[in-house]
Amino acid sequence: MGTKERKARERKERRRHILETAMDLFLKEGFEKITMRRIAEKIEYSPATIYLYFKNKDDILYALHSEGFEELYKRQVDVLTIKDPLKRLRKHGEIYLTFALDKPQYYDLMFIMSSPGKKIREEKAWETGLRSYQFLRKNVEDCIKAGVFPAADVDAATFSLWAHIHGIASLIIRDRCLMFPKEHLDFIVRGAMDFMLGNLTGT
Amino acid sequence: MGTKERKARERKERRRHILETAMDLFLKEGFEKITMRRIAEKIEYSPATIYLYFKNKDDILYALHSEGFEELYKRQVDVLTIKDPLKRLRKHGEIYLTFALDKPQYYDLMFIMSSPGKKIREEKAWETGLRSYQFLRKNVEDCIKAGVFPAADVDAATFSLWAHIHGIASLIIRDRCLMFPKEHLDFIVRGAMDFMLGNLTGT
Amino acid sequence: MGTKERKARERKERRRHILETAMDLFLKEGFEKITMRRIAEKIEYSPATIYLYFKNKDDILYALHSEGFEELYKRQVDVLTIKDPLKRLRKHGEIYLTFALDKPQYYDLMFIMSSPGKKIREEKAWETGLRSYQFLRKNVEDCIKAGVFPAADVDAATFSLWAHIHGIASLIIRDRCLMFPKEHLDFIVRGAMDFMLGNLTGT
Amino acid sequence: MGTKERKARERKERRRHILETAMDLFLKEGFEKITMRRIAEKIEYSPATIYLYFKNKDDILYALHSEGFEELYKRQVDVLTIKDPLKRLRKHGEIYLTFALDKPQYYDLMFIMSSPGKKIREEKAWETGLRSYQFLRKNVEDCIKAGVFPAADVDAATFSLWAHIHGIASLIIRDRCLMFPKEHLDFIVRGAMDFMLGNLTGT
DNA sequence: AATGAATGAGAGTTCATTCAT
DNA sequence: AATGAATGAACTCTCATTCAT
Repeated sequence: MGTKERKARERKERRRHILETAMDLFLKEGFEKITMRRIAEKIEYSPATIYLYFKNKDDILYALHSEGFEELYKRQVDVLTIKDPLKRLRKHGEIYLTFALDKPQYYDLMFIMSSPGKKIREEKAWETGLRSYQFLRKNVEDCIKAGVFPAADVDAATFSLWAHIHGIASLIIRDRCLMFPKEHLDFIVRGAMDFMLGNLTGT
Repeated sequence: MGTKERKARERKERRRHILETAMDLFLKEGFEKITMRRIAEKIEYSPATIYLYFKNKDDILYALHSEGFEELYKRQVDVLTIKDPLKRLRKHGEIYLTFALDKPQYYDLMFIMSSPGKKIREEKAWETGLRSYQFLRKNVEDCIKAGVFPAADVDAATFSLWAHIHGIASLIIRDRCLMFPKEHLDFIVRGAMDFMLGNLTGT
Repeated sequence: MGTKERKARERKERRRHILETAMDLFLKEGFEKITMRRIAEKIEYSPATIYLYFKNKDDILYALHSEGFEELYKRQVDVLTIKDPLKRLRKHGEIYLTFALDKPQYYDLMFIMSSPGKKIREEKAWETGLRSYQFLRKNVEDCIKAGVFPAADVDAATFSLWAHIHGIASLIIRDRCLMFPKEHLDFIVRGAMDFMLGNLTGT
Repeated sequence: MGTKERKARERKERRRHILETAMDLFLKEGFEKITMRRIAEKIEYSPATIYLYFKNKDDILYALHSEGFEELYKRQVDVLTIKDPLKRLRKHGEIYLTFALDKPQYYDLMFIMSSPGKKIREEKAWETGLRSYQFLRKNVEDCIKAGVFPAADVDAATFSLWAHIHGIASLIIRDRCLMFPKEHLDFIVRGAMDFMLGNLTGT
């Protein structure tokens, strides 16, 4: 009769609602402000209710964490439409940075925050992360094979490129670029990306 | 009569003592272990006493923050013995990374942590930071002048180099490189630094 | 039509099922692990369902309490096969102690625990208990009549014997004998029982 | 000037106050009602304040526990004025039972309650208990040496006597004697003690 | 007959901070 | 100059229970 389905759907919606509220809190007030009480208040539930949808706080964090990696990977994959490996790599970087600046809370949780919660630390937390890494690595490999980079250890190169963009993203997200006026920052960031790839290709 | 001076001096000494204790705690046990009570215990004062020397916790954090930048700058300056700008830049990178991995808590506080305490956020917090940035920028400028870099916007280049190393440091400090075995990581990091700079020399 | 009867029977069966699950939990994990939620989980019902069969938690505890007395009495009755009153009394003691150490949770609930739940406190809770007491009392009476004990008030004697064994059982169950190594304890317990009866009979 | 001493004394008084409040709560409302919050309320302090006097809840329990044993031992020692070992033993029993019924909460904590709090479980918790046990054991030994008991293992005899009185005390304290009217109970208890010891003298 | 959803009350504990002395 | 005493506000989490469906 569909009432089962409806209930299940509603349940999922509430779960989402909690998750979104948590993320919102996180975004607006910072990590240490995500508390079960606060989430409950915002959502106008009692704290106990949240435990009907998540085992504990860790669980919420873990869910957000996973969502982030899912979203990032989904965006990464789009890059495959580009055949030329170097252009693909450039696009790759843009997509990564866009994600980071678009969803800074997610990015923070995924790549900056001192892994909050055991679950993220212990479980297959980076299986998802690795998938993204491998995907980038493959792109770098293609570049090397195509001879657009000087021969280099694939992992070193991949790490270097990742670190570069991560550096940019995390300096911005964690407010270490406030000395640059907004528009100048955009220019600098773009320039930095060109600088990196330009050097590599010798252009 | 000098008693005024003596008193002032003693006061400073006690302030230092508190700060050093806080730092020690910070370095040995991490950021979230710095609590007023804990500092007080270690120093064998009462918690209330600390407030005679520091307005609040923020104030202590801010002092630590400044110390960090002092230390970093002191290390950076050593680089000046090297005349060749590119070699100097390379050394610069090494020194920066060494500092970061040597004193990860400081580095964390200075460059990663969500600026803890209003004071750091609001005040002339980055004047000290800027000094370090300018120092690096000068080095980059020298390189460009010497023609070892392709012409590039100085700020973009500086930022790029900084971001690259910061990316490496922060990924390591915040445990996002656990998938690489320790020795492999060392190799990769070195590789990444060569990857970035190596190409600049055309070698 | 019998459907009424069938329904009633099914209801009883479900009640039993709940009770058995609660008992199981109780026996395997101890008193404080009996929570409505946990019972519900094990039985694969919802917590709310349990309230269709039991008014509240008290009610369940009370039922367990009664079961315990049922079981104890059943064991006591076995003693009747022994004709000699003193030997019967000795056996009685053994049976009681065996029950206590065999099913410590039951024993605890029945004789040690601060009567959990009003119902046990208020209702005819000890009617069942009294039956066991009377049964022992009868045995003691037979001993006195047979002259194997010095004449004594029957109730005082019964209470004395009961208290003696209860003391042994409860000291063990509540971990007040940990200073004796396991084997030594066995020896001491046996010795204590002999000491009691030996004194009485002057042997 | 004595202000130090005054402060120290006041501190001790407050500690005592907390302890007494806890015990009172325990006495009047049962063990599970001793909560930090409730103690705080009753004493008109904030919960946090209690932590200035006790490390945690365990600590309070442990303090009460120790006090109980101190008090019991103090009472036991009084028995030494009696030279005749059997009479001394009899007195010993009376003193023990009086303590138990006089301070049922303490007795409960010491000998009945499922050892609450790790500290009691782990630490030298029964060193104090053992002292009392040894003291009784010595009395029993004297009796055996004096030939007033049939030869028996000292530990078995000691345990038997202890268990007997503990049985009486704990059945009363935990409300398992409600079926006897108050006065009758007194009579029975006295009778039970005579029953146990009376026979030893052969009278 | 069964349950999904929700909750109020409460647990122990820790923190930065204040203030009278 | 120093501190003993105190606290309000948080924190995460669990429980027995109710009620509309």
